[in-house]
Amino acid sequence: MARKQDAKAHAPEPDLFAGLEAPPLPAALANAAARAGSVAPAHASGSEKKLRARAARPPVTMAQVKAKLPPGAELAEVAVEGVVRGTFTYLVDERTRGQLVPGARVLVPFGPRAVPGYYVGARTPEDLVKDNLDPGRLKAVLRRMDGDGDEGTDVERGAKSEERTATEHAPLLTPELLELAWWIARQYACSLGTVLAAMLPAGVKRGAAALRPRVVTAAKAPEELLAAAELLAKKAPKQAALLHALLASAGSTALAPELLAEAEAPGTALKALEKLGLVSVTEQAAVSIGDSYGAEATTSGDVKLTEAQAHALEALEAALGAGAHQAFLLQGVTGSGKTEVYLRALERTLALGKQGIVLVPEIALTPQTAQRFEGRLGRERVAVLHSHLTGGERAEAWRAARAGRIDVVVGARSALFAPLERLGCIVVDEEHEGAFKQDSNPRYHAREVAEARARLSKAVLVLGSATPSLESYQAARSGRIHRLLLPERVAGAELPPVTVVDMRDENRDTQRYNYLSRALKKALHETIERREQAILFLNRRGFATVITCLHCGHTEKCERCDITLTSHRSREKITCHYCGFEKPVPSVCAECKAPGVKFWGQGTERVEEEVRKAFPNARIARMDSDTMTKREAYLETLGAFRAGRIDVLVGTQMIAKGLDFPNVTLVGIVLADTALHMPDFRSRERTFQLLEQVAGRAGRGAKGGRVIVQTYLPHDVSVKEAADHDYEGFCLNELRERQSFYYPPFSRLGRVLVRGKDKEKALAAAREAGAALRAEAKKQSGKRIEVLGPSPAPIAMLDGQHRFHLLVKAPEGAALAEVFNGEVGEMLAKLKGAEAMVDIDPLGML
DNA sequence: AGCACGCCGACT
DNA sequence: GTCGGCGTGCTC
Repeated sequence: MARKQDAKAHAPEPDLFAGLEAPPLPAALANAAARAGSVAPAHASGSEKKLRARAARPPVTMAQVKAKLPPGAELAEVAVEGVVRGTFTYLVDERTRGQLVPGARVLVPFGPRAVPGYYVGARTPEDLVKDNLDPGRLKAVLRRMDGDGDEGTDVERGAKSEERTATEHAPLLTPELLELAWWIARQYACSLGTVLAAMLPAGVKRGAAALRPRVVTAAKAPEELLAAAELLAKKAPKQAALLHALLASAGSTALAPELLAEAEAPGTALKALEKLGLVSVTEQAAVSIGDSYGAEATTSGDVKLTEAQAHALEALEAALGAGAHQAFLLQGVTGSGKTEVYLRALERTLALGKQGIVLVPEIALTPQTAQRFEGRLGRERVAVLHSHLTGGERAEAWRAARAGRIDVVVGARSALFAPLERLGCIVVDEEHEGAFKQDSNPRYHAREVAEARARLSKAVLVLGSATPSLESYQAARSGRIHRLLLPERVAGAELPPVTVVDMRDENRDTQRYNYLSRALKKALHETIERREQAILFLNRRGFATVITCLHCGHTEKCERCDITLTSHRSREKITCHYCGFEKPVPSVCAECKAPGVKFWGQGTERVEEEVRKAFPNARIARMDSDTMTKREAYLETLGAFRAGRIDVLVGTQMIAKGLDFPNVTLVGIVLADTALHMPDFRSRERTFQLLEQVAGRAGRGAKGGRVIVQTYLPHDVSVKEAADHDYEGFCLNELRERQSFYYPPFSRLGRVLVRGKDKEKALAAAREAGAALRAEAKKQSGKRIEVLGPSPAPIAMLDGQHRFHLLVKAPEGAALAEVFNGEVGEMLAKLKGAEAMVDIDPLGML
C-alpha cells in the first residue's frame, strides 16, 4: 500500500501521462504483472526435474505469511542493479528501519553476494501472497548506501549519523527521477535496475571522496626535475616517464589519471615521486567544470536578435511563464542562431527561479559550446559535462546539482538525468542526431525520454535542428508540438551552393577509377591558393575497405563477422571494424594463393593520401577515430585548423557537426552514397541530414562558400534535395513513403535481435519469438500491430554469433511497450540456444 | 573415473 | 551481471 501512496504522491493526476506514449504503471502493479507471468511456466521444454521443482512450490497463504512474518515487519521493494528483471522483496530490520526513502541506494543480499540496489517503495504482506513468496525465504536489506546528499558516503559515516540533518537523508534519486526510471524501464522493455544504474555517474555510485580528481604539481624547479628524471631513468623508468610527462604539461600541473595514462605508469610510481619530494599530489577541492576553457562573461545585450529569433523567443517565454508542459520544434538552418534562442530561453528559466538541461550530441560538446553557455549563464551555476571529465569531476558536478548548487546542466545523453528539482526547460539541440539513442542497455532515446521528463516536471521542451527528424517534423505538422522557424542565417549569409558530381561520368571521361573528381581538385587548388580552408568528408575510416583477389574473386572477410576487412596505411594488419579481429595484410590470395590482391574501396586514409599526392605542398590533417585516440589530439587538431595551420581537413562524422570556422570556404563530400547503401528505412533521411549538416560547415564567414558532392547516385532524392537545400520537399516525399510502409513516424518500431552460436538453434529460437510476437499481436487485434521476420540480420554473423532479427510495428509507444512487457518478454528471456535483445526505436539495425 | 568447459537458470 | 549446478565430452 505504501508503495501505491508513494506513486500517487509524485504522479498525481491520472492525465499526467495522457500524451505520453507509455503510461508508467504504478510500480507495484507493473511488478505484479511481470511476476505473474514468471510464475506460470509457459512451455514444457527444459529440465523436467526443475519444472517439477518449481511447480511443487506450494502456494503461500495469508495465514502462513502472518505466522512467519515477525509482528510489525516492514517489507521493502528493491530494484537490483543490473539486468535482472523485476524487483525483489526484502525485510526491513533494525539496520535500516526508518532510513528507507524511495530512491535511496541500498545494499541487499542477492544469491551468494551482496549487490547494490534501489529502494523503490514498501510492500505489504498481501503482496507476498500475490507473488507466492514464502516469508521464510526473505532476506533483509543490509544497509543504506547513500543518505549523505552532498558528499556521497561510506559505511562508517552512515552509521554515526545521529547529528546529521534531515536533508542528508535525501535519497540519491529524486522521486521524479524514480518515476522517470519506471517509465523508461517499461517503454524500453528493460530492467529498472539498469535504468537506475544508468542514471547515476559511476563516481557517485562508488561513493566518492577518493574520486575527487588528484592534481599533480611540480615541487621543484623544472631543471631539478629534469636532472632527477635522468637519474631515475635506469632504475625507475616509470617515475622518469612521469616526470617527463609532467614537465611537458602546461604549468607543470596535471591531473593524476591523465598523467599516469600519458606515462603508462602505475599509481605507485607517482607515490614514489611524492615521497621523494619531487612532486606534490593534492586533491582538487572543488571542480569548476569549465576551468580549462576560461569562459568570459557575456550578456545578452551583446547580441541583437533577428525578427524570427525574437518571435521564437517570445513563444518560448510565454510557455515558460505559463509553467505547464509544452513542446516546441525550433527549426533553423545552420547559422540561424538557434543557440542564442536557447540561451535567452534559459536566462528566462533562471529568472523564473527554475532550472534547465541542455542536451547536445557528444560530438558538439566543444570548448566553444561550453564557453558560450558558461559565459552567458554564469560559471558557478552551470555544469558542462563534456566527455573528457574524470569520474571524480562528473561525480562532483552531479552532487553539486543534487545539492541545488547548479541550475543548468549541459551535456550529452546522460545529462538528461541531472538531479535538478525545479526543472523548467529542457533543450535538445540537434535533435535529429542518432547519438541521442543509447546503443547499450538501457537502450533509450534521449529525445523521447526528454519529452517524458519535461512532461513529468511540467517543463518546456525545445527540440532544435536545421534538419529535424521526421518524427519531430511530423509531430509539428500534426500540431502535437509547436514549430518555430528561423529561416535565415544571422548575418544574412546564404546557404552555400552545392555542385553534384556524377562519378560515373568522371570515371568514364578519365578512363580510370577516381577518388577525387576534377571539379573537386580544381576547387581544392583554388581554395589553397586563396589561403582559405577546405573540409573533405567521408564516412569511412581506414585505407581500403574491400580487399579482393583479382584471380578468384575472394574477398577478405572477418572470421567472426560477416564484414569485409579494412586495411590501414600505418598497420601491418587488416582489421574488422566491428569486432577488432586482425590478420596480416595478404600479399597473395588467402584462397587461391594467386598474387595480385586488389585493395578497393575508399576510406579517409586513402583520401588523405590522394590529397597529398595532388597537393604536395598543402598542409593536410586527418580527423577520425584512428587519429583522435588521445584526448588532446582532437582539441589540438581543431586548434591548428582554427589558427590556419592546416589547409585541408579530411575526416569522418567527427568533422561534420557543429564546427564553425569562418575561413572554410569549400566542403567536399567525397562519397555521398555510403549511408544510402545501408539496409535501413532511415538511410535516405540520414543521407539528407548528413549532406545538409556537412554543407553547413561551408561559408560561415563573410567569404561565402561552396559544396561539392561526389556520388554514384546523383538522381537519388536525398542527394538532389540536399543539393537544393530543400528540406520541406524531402520530408513530404519521405513521409509519403513512410506512411505507405507503416514506418516511423507513422508507427513505433521495436526490433528483436536473436543471436546464438549455433545457426539452426538461433533460427529456431527466432521463429519461436516470431510466433509469440504474432500471438501477442493477435491478442491486441484492436491495434495495428505488425510483425516482420525473422530474417537474417544485415550483419548475419558478428563476433562468432549468428544473428536473426524481427521487427514489430505498433501505432504508438504504449502499445509497443505492451507487446514486450507481458508474456513475450518472459518468453524472450527463456529462449534455448540463443539470446534475444529488444531494442525499441532502433537506429542502426545491423 | 576425473576433470574442464560451457550452458542454463536463479537470484527475494 | 554473476554464480553455482549440471551435463557433455575428452583424457588418463
